[in-house]
Amino acid sequence: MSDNSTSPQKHTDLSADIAERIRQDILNGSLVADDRLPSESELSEAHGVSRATVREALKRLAAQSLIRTKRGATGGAFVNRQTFEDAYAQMASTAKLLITLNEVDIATACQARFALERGCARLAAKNRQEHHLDAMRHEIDRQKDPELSDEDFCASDVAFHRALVDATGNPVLSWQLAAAVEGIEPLMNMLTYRQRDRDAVISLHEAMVDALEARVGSRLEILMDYLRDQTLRTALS
Amino acid sequence: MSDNSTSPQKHTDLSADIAERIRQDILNGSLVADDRLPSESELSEAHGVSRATVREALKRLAAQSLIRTKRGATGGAFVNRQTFEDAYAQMASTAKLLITLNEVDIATACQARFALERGCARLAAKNRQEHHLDAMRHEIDRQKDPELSDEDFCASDVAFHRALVDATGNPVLSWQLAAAVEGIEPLMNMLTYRQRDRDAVISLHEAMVDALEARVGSRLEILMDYLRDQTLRTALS
DNA sequence: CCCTCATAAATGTCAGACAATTAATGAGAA
DNA sequence: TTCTCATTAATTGTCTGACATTTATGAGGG
Repeated sequence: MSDNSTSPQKHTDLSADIAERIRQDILNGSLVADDRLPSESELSEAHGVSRATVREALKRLAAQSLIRTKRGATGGAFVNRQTFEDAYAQMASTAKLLITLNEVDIATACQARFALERGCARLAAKNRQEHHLDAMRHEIDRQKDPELSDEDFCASDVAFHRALVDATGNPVLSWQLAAAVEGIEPLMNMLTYRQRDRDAVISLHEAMVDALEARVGSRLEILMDYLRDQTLRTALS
Repeated sequence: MSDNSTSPQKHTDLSADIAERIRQDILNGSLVADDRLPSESELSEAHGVSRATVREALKRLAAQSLIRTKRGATGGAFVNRQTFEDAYAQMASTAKLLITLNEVDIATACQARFALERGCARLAAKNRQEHHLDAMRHEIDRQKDPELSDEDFCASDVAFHRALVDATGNPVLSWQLAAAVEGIEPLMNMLTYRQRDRDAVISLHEAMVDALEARVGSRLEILMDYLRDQTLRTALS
């Protein structure tokens, strides 16, 4: 598995090559979480490149948070356990970057966000627990503060919806959706809510919590549609 | 040169530091797509570090496909235009990694996939075009081939659902969902479909295309629920 | 037993060199 | 003039060797 010349093309970017090899070892299970990679010197010898090149490869992996490094006697590069939190952060960052760099318009972003969230409605209604309701009601209370800045209002909105998604009890859903919502946040932050808009959002939020408490997923879906339309109206005004 | 030690903490990891600085320049708009960064030598002088360190920083950014490099006289590092394809690939990779490394069970993954997809149903019904239907019918034809391996059947299934999501006409939805579906593919690949299971899936697919053609989103949602249950039965058998 | 210090192993950083690639330049021939 | 082609300069890619820094471990003395 080591020196098979699987390189189809000529030598372009050795460090990328080596990073990819190690990456595959992690993906296919040869290296599992918290395993220690060989030292940089050993890797350089094993792959027949200089230590500088190995280091560049390792930095690539570190940038994807596939590995972490520790200095000192028992140091080295270790395979990271990919946590849901990590994946969430990484996805949110990608989403944010993509949306800011490509000038996605707010209507498209909104539509995507609410469409995804809508898919969670029934599952959330089925699996929600008390503490999810508590978290959402807490955010609603914050939103009622008229002194709240638009930005903080938006942040509270994100927290509200994150709690809703968490209520599905499905971690994959949680991180996928939470990342999407957070990625869209910069766009939402550009909105200016009039008090009337806020009141509309808040009363919808309250109705949503009630629907969730009563475990009526279909009603939750309808409320989400209202909320989407309300948000779009605010965005386009 | 400008090594005024105004840094609050000890710099552990200069290359990460510099990568972050450049990253911010890209995020806040000081550097826009296709801008050329200063040469490695200039960067090393500007930040008061060696060229090796600068290179490690650049590799980190390259690993996130924030920059690309070109050799030669007019070469250098250039800010990447973040395309939807890039983001999609990155997300799919993250999703795949997360799911394989954390041993997400197939039921959870399935549930997440269908929940997300369900959210697209109505939008897809509204915005679908003829070529989406064509693509989906083409995949259905493939799925009817009894010689098809389980793996190819699964790949065709992914293509079918990707076409469905594309039918929403919303690029953000497309890449979010396509990445999720592809991330879950390794798990789905472990399923073995009996012919009876395939027949059930195929007839559901046909009904879904019909519902999409007729633009009846609510029916599409119901069919998706059936498909989810069918898939879960296959998975647990 | 505890404290201190030397040692070793590993990553982090640096400086300088050379190789490879590529666009621009300029000289020479038609 | 215009085309061709070798030269040149700029830039990334790689290698080598060295030193700095961090950290666990163990030996020695109190």
